[in-house]
Amino acid sequence: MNLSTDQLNQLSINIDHWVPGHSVDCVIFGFEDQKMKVLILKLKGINLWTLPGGFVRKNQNLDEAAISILKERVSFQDVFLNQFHTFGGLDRKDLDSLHELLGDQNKKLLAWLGQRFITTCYFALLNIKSVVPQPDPMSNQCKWVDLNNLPILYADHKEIIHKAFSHIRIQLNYLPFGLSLLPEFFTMTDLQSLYESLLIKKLDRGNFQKKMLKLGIFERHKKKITGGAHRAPFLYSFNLTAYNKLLKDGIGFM
Amino acid sequence: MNLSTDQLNQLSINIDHWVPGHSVDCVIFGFEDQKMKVLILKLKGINLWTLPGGFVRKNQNLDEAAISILKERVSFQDVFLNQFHTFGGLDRKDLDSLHELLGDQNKKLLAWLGQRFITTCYFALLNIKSVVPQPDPMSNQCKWVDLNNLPILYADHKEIIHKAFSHIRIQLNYLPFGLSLLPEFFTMTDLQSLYESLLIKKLDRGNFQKKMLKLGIFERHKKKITGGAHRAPFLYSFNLTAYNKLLKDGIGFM
DNA sequence: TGAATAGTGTCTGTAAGACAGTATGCA
DNA sequence: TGCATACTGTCTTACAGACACTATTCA
Repeated sequence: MNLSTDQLNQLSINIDHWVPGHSVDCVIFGFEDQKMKVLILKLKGINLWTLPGGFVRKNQNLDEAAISILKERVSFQDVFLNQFHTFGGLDRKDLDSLHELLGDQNKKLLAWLGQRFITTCYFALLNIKSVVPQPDPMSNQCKWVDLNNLPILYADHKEIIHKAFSHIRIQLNYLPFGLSLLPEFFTMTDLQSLYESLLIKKLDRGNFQKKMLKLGIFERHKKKITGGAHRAPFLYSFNLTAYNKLLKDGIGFM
Repeated sequence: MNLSTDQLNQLSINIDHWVPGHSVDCVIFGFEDQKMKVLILKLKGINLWTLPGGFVRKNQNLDEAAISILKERVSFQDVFLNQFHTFGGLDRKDLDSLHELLGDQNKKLLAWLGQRFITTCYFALLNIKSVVPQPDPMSNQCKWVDLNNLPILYADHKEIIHKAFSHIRIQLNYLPFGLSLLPEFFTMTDLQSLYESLLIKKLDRGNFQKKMLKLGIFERHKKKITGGAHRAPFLYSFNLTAYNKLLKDGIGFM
């Protein structure tokens, strides 16, 4: 048993306030070092990672449950959040890990957490630099990992992440991912890297810049002070009004 | 009470095999008379319509539950089926209608059906001509209605239908809706009407035909024998191999 | 023959993609 | 000065959209 007695008691009290059999998981995406990242938690004392997740209070709807999770892990600020899929397979649990985590004493809790769970999943897009992730009571680490280099994850959580990413790719033209994933000021090269990560292909630098600027959704600022031995790029930010207006009908990209 | 005693008894037995608090609803789309249609059921003795839906057996995953519903209502054949959203609001029930439908005698059944339900929704695309819809035990009619002319629907079912339609529109380029919604042989005008219904805008006839044919996913057959006082159009069918290959990366339409 | 719809072609403006040339910051 | 990256422009090809012309079918 890897949780403290206090933590176990707290959980036992809470389960009476939760809807049984239904959970919510969040795939929180960020963008750093030119790569897409996902936020995951490491279960206490077990070499197994999970998605940030939680349960649904009896007086709470699903969106509110997802928002709670975001609040607790990254103190929810400027986060784009969307439901994308509900997983309801019969095999989506790992009783051995639950035993290791909770011990064998608390039968009620074990039974509750070990029941069949249907989980509704959300994806979130946020700027890594603006948050400090916090582990939950069952975990002792909470960190960003490269989407293409995931560790071993609990039950079907890896599948959930991949499904989330494919949803993002299909909805690309309707999502404010530039705004959500990049810092306020960014270079065209930053934006191009982001597009390349999502589209999984290289784009022509010149044509990318031309096309983007023609959209009329950017504001150009002073040049970046670089440390690199090369010309300093301009910094840009989004013109929110123009951006949102364009997104409504979908931005036709690439 | 509008259900027979037999039907009530049958329901009471079944609820022990179902996952409590979770249902599955299907928005089944068809295309007829140049319009998008949705299949709905009329509750017995109440002037209220519902989506085809059902519950999840304890030994069944969500996809299987959706397939069961399709099997029972339209004997599932060549149906394209996709999960699109899970609705979990606190206000998604209508106790008055349940009382009217079930009577006040069977407390256990009333309590079960009146509990908070989270419902996972699927949309289906099928060719209206190839199915004969069947009502379920709680309904006495099952018919296609115009998407833009819906009657009064149970709880949030109207919202569910609109959400389904907006999902289809966003995923347009990745869905085999031409194949699923049209009969095997169709004219370019049929296909154009379908696109216009989904895009909610008129398209130029000449340009549409040019673009479609260039995709190389059609096979042209003999001319249609029309009754109309005009030139007879060609009939087309999809070349499945080419169509599926194109769909994988998304068909860039309009 | 005329009305209605089908099939195909033409023209123009714009966008995409390949790629070249110039600019700038720093070692 | 040379290197690395940024910025901008040119050229070609392809496609979208507007629209016109011809072809059928049947009343």
